[in-house]
Amino acid sequence: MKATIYDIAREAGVSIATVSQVINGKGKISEKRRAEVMEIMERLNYQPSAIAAALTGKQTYTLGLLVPDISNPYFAELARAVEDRSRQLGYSVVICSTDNKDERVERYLNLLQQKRVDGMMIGTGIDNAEILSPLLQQSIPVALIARHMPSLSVHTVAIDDRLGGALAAQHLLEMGHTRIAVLSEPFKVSSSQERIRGFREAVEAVGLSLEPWQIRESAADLNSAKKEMLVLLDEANRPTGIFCCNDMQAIGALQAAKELGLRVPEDVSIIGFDNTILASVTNPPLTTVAQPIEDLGRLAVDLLIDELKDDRKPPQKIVLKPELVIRESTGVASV
Amino acid sequence: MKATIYDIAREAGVSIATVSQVINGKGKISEKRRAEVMEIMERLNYQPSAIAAALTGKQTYTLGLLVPDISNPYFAELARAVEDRSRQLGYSVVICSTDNKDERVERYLNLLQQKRVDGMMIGTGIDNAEILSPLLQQSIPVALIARHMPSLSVHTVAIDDRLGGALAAQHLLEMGHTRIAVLSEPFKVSSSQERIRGFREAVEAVGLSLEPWQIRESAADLNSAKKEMLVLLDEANRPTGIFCCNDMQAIGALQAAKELGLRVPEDVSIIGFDNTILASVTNPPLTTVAQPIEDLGRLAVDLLIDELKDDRKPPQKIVLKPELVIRESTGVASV
DNA sequence: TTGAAAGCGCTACCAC
DNA sequence: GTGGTAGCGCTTTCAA
Repeated sequence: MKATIYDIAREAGVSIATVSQVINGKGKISEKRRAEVMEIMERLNYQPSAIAAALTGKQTYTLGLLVPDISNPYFAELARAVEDRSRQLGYSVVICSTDNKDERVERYLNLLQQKRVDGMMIGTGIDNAEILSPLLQQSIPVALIARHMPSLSVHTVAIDDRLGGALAAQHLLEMGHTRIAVLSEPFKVSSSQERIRGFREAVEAVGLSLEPWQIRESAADLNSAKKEMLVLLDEANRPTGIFCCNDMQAIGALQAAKELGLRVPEDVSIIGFDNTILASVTNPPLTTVAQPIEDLGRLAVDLLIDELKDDRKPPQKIVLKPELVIRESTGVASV
Repeated sequence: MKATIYDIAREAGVSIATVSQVINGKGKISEKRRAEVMEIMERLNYQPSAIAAALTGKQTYTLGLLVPDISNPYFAELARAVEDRSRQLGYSVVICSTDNKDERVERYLNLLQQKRVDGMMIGTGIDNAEILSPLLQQSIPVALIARHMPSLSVHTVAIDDRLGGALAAQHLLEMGHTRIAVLSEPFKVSSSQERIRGFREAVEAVGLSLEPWQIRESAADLNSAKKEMLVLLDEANRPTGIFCCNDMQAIGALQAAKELGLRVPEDVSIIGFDNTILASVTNPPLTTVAQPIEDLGRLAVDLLIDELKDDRKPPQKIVLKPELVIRESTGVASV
């Protein structure tokens, strides 16, 4: 059986209170006793039960992270940032892939509550904001990452998606593109909405317009994007400049173009979003709008932990700036 | 404050024992009572404390997953497979990125023990096998993923790395390459050792040899690989066929070749390992040895859970077969 | 069918 | 300095 605090106490001939003190470095224990007890814990390979400690009022030192899909490089990179910061601060993180399904989000949320995590970070889309309110009522710290839920009063760390969309548009416009289109993530994703809004504003600012057919909705994955892209590029009057709402979709676009015998960027320019590792390894390397992923993750953790130690701070909204990274998937408009 | 089982009991006018029964669907409770209690739990948004339940002997329904770096697509894909299977079986998973540092592994191992996870999956290299033995003594279920620790008696699900190396070599040889080289992960990584062994055997089988200079050690990341590769390709008598121990390294190799003005595969053929998402988006798409990542993750979870319910099963060793996936980064030897 | 009560391993408060 | 002890929220006999 696993050693308990009682085993240590008995072996050391002291009370469990004393053992508890040395574990937590609290109270006044003579150096001699402390050393003795430590030695015994070492020898018995004693691992104090965080479970029991948590029941007594301590934190669980565990955080939850909800993302659509941890195997997507963007979220994997985000998870790494979150994990790193959490580790530095003494927390572990439970990963939850939701596939953007509310039902899954809800189940995970309940699960994490039952496990009494100290806080949750949400980097996944949620259709019905209502499913978050139980958390807030229970005043469980929540931080949204790269998502917005204006109706809710929660911590948020996000990027300026609108600016990101504008950067993409300006770049395409500068390269002389006038027949442009957008490959969007599902419209319910607020960040995509904003990106498109910024994109549209920049486009309209130069007197062009963005008709409904120029905005195609697609799932966030490569294959869905490729499929939609094949349709988009098959138009008689096909666009020469395409803005994709994430890098994975941009790759789908790249592949679709290739499949149709179109050259990138000579025949069609493609610009992505996120600047994940993927963007630097594609053929050609992807021009993309870079998110400060590491900052996003780190700040989300910080917001959570801050709230944990210093209750009643009003929810913070942090907005970071995206940056355009020009590589080789965009070029001067050909026609 | 959060509702407890007492709150529910009081509200329903029953004992906590009864509430416990309905939560767990155990014992005999009249349909009427059960419905009443359920209704109240619902209304109070009661979330039973898994912490408290675990203290009473139940499992924590949490597993630990140690990998070198969750932001590496290979491990991200593995994590997804692990998470999916875990969810299906009612478990959550805590992600731990170790950067292949023993010190970090050890700290995480202790941490996970303190949190009383039900089992751990280890997909990270460990220099000193000894740091695992405390776990085994405490008979905590452990499963190694794509790693071997022959000295330890633990569950293992891995691929036949030797065969993988051989497949790579045979492919290069068939394309007529004779000046070949290997870009290895740190030699301490057992899977790389095996891959190289298989590679060497296949090479020697046709009367060629593999000298020390033809095997370059590098960290597993892109930039380290690129740096080593620049050296390797700068030799007067540079190799025309290169086997990299993972896709990320192969991409580093690709970039190095590009930087030196070498064409792939005309001037140099490059073959990777893993078949992550990266392999399909590079320029050119990567020929690589594919691992059945999803099976690896799923089976690791299954082994753990099996042991959990049916103690004393002897440690299983599952070995899956890799497969060569030919894309466009390899071609006929030019010289 | 339901309830009383004994823990699970630990923390924290209060005596000594 | 150190120890006794009352919980924390739940599960699980054992009685009723």
